[in-house]
Amino acid sequence: MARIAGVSRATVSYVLNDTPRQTISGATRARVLDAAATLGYAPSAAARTLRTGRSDVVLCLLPDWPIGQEVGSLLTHLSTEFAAAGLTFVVHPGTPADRPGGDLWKAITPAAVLAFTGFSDAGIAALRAAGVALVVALLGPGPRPHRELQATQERIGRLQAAHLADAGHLRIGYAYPDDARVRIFAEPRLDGVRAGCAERALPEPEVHTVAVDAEAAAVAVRAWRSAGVTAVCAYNDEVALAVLAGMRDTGLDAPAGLALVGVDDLPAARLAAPALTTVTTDQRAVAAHLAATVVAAVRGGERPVLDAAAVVRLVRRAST
Amino acid sequence: MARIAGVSRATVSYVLNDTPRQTISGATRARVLDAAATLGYAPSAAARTLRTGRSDVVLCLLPDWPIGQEVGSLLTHLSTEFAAAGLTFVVHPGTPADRPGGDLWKAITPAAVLAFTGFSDAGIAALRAAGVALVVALLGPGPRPHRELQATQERIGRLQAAHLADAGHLRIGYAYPDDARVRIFAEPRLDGVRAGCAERALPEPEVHTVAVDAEAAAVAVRAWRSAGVTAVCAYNDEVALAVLAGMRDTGLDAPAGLALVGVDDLPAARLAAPALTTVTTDQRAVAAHLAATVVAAVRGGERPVLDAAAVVRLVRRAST
DNA sequence: GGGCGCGACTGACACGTGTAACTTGCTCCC
DNA sequence: GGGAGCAAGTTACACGTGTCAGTCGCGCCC
Repeated sequence: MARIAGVSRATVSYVLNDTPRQTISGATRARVLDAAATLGYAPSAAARTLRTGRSDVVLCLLPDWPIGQEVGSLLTHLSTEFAAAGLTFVVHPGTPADRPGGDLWKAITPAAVLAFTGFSDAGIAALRAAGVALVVALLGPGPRPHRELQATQERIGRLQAAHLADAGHLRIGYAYPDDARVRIFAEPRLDGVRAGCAERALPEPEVHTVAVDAEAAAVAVRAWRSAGVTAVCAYNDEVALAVLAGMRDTGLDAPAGLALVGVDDLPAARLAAPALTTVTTDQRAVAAHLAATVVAAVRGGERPVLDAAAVVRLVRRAST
Repeated sequence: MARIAGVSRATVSYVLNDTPRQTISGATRARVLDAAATLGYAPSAAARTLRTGRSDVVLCLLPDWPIGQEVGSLLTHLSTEFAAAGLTFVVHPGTPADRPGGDLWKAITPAAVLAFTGFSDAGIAALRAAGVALVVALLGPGPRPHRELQATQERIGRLQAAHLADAGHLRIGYAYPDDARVRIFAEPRLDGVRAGCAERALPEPEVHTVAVDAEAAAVAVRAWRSAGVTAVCAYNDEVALAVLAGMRDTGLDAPAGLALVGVDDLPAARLAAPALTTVTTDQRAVAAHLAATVVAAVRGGERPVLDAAAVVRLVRRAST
């Protein structure tokens, strides 16, 4: 490559990296770029990583709970955003048990790690020490600066509660998910509902755990009804569909029997009878924010602030 | 590391890699392993990749269509399987447009690449040349050896058709998806339905494209009814739910109006009214097969054969 | 007793890159 | 005329690993 461009290897490196404080004549630069193009040359990431001690890979650790299409969409957008910034976005699914010594991070030496949860402060420090520029745990308890999505999830709950309060409901229920693995999502959402109720001087929401199952949901429905609840916020659309099925089994109809609002805007939400009111998140905007945060940390720069209210939106349908 | 174990660097390498044809005394081996453990030493993947020209990363390229939880589950299982084999499984979502020069492969130098589709034979050859041991395009036209999931998808369609034929239906419809991006899944499934019909000497299935939308589905439902169709295979559960919504709008009920069978066994399928009969795939078994295929190619060995019939299963519910 | 094989280990090189330090013309100013 | 300064490159080293070729004792056999 350096040979056929007729320059030294160092010059090639300077040209390809636009190294500052290095002066390269236009002619030489063109020759190098030409040669690279005709040879289809791409620098070896391995060598570069070895030399600099840091790769341009952004690693996203997926938790072990079932990922739906919202997360899928978020990942796709993240990939696009990072590609635009010259970073390689890569996802590692699977349980923590699969990576015994935590050697994955040492092995990949990523520039940044995004995880939904699961980092102790010690774990974060260890990653830092291993050369990772930024570690972001999106959710979970702990100091705010690194929990980028916590406020967004709370906002979702607030929006659900506010919508039902606006419709005149005075006693609100919450359908909490059965699966313990999604608690990190459920807790902030429920906190948001609580905050929304408090804001309107409504009593605390009546929380029941609802498995994705018609009979289990029917039990909760009867409990809500006898407690005077007239509207329910569901953890997500799946749980909402279960509540809907439970109401059907109980001979009730939405919104007359119970008003119902979900989260995620699944395709199935639109097709339900009645069509499900739901809260949707602008995954593209969230992805752009996360990417900007990472890029700022890796390249240096101001970290952006996410306007949680701007990325969540209510989709009104027949169930409320 | 080598210093504190009191041996040469080469010896460390031999111990840690269990290099064949190298004899290491038990005492030395123990000293090295001890030192590695107390130091928390993990070899640098970058250096290793640079030296060997091949990393232990298995890269999975996701297409740009929305990934549901079946794919999510497949990825999780793949991750576990590969971890057990000492390989690192990593997923790259996003459109091909995001990786302009195809430099991702050159940059990562993965041991193997799994993709759902999108490789021309020339592209595969290029990857081979770049040092990738195995390239698997899971679906799509082309020579069989590398289309590992094609037969499984066909089997799904066969199973749908066989189930409806067994129930006595003589005229079968097919609800084809609206989204052009999922055609690689839809085509083999439809081929399977065709084969299943032919096997039972039934006429060709009556194919209609159905958007995930109640009104669009209602049009298709009326068309099927007037053509004498009594049962419909849907591309997946989402399309099936749309058909169900279309039937509701038309005043029909399943299975009396039309029997209906979907694919994927979404949580929503169980909650629909009536509950949806569907075909589900054992993603764990598929993942194990794919992992075994890759491991065989990377380490050398016999490539396993997937019994397509064993991994798909019918879930009978009220809609048929 | 000398050569040979063998177990156990070490020395040295190569992989492809980033970058600090150095060289070489050339211009410009006192 | 000569040194300072700068543009335009080059040389050389380091990153951490895998592995080939050697080295060094030591027992064994003819």
